Amino acid sequence: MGLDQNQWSEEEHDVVQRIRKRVIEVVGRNMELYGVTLSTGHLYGLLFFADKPMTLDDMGREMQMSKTSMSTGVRTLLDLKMVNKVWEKGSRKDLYEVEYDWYQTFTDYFATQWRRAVESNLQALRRAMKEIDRLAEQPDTGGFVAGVLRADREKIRQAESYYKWLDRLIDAMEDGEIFDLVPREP
Amino acid sequence: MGLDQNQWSEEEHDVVQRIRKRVIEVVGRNMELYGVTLSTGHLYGLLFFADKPMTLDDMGREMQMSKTSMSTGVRTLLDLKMVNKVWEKGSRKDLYEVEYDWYQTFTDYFATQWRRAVESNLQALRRAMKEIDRLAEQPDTGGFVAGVLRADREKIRQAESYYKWLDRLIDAMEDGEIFDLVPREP
DNA sequence: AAGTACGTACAGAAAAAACTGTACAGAGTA
DNA sequence: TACTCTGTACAGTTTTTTCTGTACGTACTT
Repeated sequence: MGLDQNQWSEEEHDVVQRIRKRVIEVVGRNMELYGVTLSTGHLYGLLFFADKPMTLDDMGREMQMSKTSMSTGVRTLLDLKMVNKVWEKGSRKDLYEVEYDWYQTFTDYFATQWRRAVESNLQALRRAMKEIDRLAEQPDTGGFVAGVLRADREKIRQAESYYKWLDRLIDAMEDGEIFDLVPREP
Repeated sequence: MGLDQNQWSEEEHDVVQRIRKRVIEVVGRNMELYGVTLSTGHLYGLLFFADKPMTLDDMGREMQMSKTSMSTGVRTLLDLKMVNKVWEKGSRKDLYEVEYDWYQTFTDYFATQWRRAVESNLQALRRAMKEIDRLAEQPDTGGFVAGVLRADREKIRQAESYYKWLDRLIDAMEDGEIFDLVPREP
């Protein structure tokens, strides 16, 4: 893992790698919950255990994959704020390391991904609500249609209520209030 | 939408469908956050606005897709507890409707999917921790390796701490305590 | 300014996933 | 028991996604 100096034997290296590998495997697999590829998950795991920030070439070598793939993988992880670009004088290459604060990672994920979804959904629901109201107010709307509209309206109202709640939950994640509600230490 | 009686005109039907369609579109798209396909998301949206529980054939007709796809789609949604099987005497076909309580849907999702991930990760981390400890205790472990092990150990410790917190957050979701912390009504 | 090294855009290949049609097991009906 | 109908397993096809190699723009070095 970038430690080619003979500071530890091949055997020692292998043993440590084996231990790491199993964790990487599991963590990588479960990262599909964050909507990332299995291989991007692996990349994350690799970076997690890296002894120091890695370059794209390092990653490519370790993962036995093309640098192009590393580039896109890293970008995905950067977007999710799971990985940070690191500056180090002397190296012209870009260096990356994982964000080790997983609390932060988790809350950031919500703040970005879920917020986006909530907002677009809320917008769609509100728009629909308006249209329904406009339709319902038209004098030539039959009684049956009125019933259908009432039903749709109620469904949308409930959904809106839920999204507003979710929005507040995301607020709590974003500003860290969640850690008052559910403390880091029990 | 299963309303082939002439209780409303073609035109009325179309107008309502257009409004619904836009919501379905958006909701379906954002359901990728739950790890479901776009088309499964659409299916969910369809069921959301359905005036009554639907059969697989109904869905296939509306979605213009094979019954097989509906079957797998519904099963996915059932697994996520986003859809419920409904019993209705007289009909030999299975009937499905969405779970309209979206608060429930959200918390259930966490309770099942995220819990699974947390548990498998915690297990892997603990196993790794044990192996590291065993290795570190061996007398022939060099100083350099000891340092590497110490670093890995610390990383794992932090990760464990995070997962334990997440586990408690999931607890709060599961038993509804989250609604005390972040109330449904502000 | 010329040369070198880095990251990524892009097009094509490989792999994975979604979707379909057929076939069939099992439950309900007569 | 024989018959009908429903949901799904499975194999094959289509579509989508992932991955790779090449080519190139940019930035740094000399």
